[in-house]
Amino acid sequence: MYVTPPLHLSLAGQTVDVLRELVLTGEIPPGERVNEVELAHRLGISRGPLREAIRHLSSEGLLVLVPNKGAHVPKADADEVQALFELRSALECAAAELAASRRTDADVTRLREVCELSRRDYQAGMRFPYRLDLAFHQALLDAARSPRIAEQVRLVQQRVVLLRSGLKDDPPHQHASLDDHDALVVAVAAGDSHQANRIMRRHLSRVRAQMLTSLDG
Amino acid sequence: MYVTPPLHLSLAGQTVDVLRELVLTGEIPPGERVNEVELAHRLGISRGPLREAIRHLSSEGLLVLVPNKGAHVPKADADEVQALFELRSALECAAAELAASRRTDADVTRLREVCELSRRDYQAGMRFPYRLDLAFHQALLDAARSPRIAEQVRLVQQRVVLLRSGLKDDPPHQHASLDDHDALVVAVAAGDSHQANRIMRRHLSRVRAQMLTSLDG
DNA sequence: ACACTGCCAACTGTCGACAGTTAACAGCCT
DNA sequence: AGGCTGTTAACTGTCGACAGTTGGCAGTGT
Repeated sequence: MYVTPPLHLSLAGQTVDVLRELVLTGEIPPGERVNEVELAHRLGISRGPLREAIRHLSSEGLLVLVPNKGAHVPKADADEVQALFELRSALECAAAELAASRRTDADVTRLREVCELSRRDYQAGMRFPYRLDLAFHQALLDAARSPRIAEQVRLVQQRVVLLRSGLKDDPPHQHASLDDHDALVVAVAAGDSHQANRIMRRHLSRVRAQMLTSLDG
Repeated sequence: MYVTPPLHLSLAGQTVDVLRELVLTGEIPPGERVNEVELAHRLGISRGPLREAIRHLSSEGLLVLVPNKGAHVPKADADEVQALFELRSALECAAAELAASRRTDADVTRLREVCELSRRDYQAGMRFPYRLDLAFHQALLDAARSPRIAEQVRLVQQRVVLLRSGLKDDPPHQHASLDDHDALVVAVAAGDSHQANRIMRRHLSRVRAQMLTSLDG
């Protein structure tokens, strides 16, 4: 008899999730400082677990610690976008390559499925295809079967979501992204790792450029 | 008038460094559990800062946290070596590529310098060229000018050092590595990013293979 | 002899309180 | 008035103590 063991039994663990959501949803906006006593009181916990959660999120890059001055949410910045996308490109291009050489039929089926859903949502005029975009990259990571790379990609994507939180969408850009995804599936299905790498690089370069322009505006 | 500000004023910050050294030098060997009260007492601090340090190192992958059972140093494992080197390769190949396209004359000079020192030490029969191996990869990272990638590479290299701590050296492998480094410098100096990427990939593949064989023995 | 049950010690998780630091304000001197 | 200085309030950093959980051991019953 199995009872699903709670993923986080500890208060600190739960607080990490709660605080992460507060940051990613913009409830604590970029630039804002985090007051430990106030937030701990608001969450109904003591400062200990909250501090651990804050430290954890700062190691994920969602918060910045300043000695004796606490934590704050980092602000978007062109240099940061550039540096972050260099990292993301390094990781996801490698993942695309591995996915092409390790994918199973089930992986390809899953990728096609996500692509189709994305396109349907896009044509139906959906405003937030982010979920499906993340789902696509997630499916690709699953196919790559490289746990440490997957772990890092998740962290980077989180930071991209944070940077993106203040920015607006760009429909033509979304259209191009859908095409990129389709092309990636073709390359992965064919087992062409070199091509998968190249397409991912182009895709991320496009996404980065779009982010940089909407950052200026 | 400037007084050098201490890099870590906080106890927790200092403890991170102390504990990291305890782990990397093998003073706390792989598999061993960390007792919070005992270690806190031994370091002359309370459990609070120590816990923060433990959490920090676990986010770097040097410790593993188990709920209600504390932290322990992870053990080497073939699957882990494989996964870690897939990550390392993704990062360092990208770094090599960026270095080739961004290097300055000063970068090339520095790389040649490190290579020469390494070869001299090797021919003199030095037993631990690790420092210089790390110095080479560091010099390459400097040339790449990608802060987020550099950050991640440092973390990965740390974990490699940990895995390596129980393993023995292999002189012929070291010789091959020196050749790889030289070849990398040539590619970087020529600005041939594609070639730099390929050589780094081959280099890391060789290092990985060597680690896997000395892991079996 | 074996399995089950209930205790017990050791440890981690959490809390509230104290100490130290920082930044802003008021007051004083020039 | 302007700038320096002492004071103070708000916050983070640290500590010791309590609560909850886990794993092992002894004891009991079959």
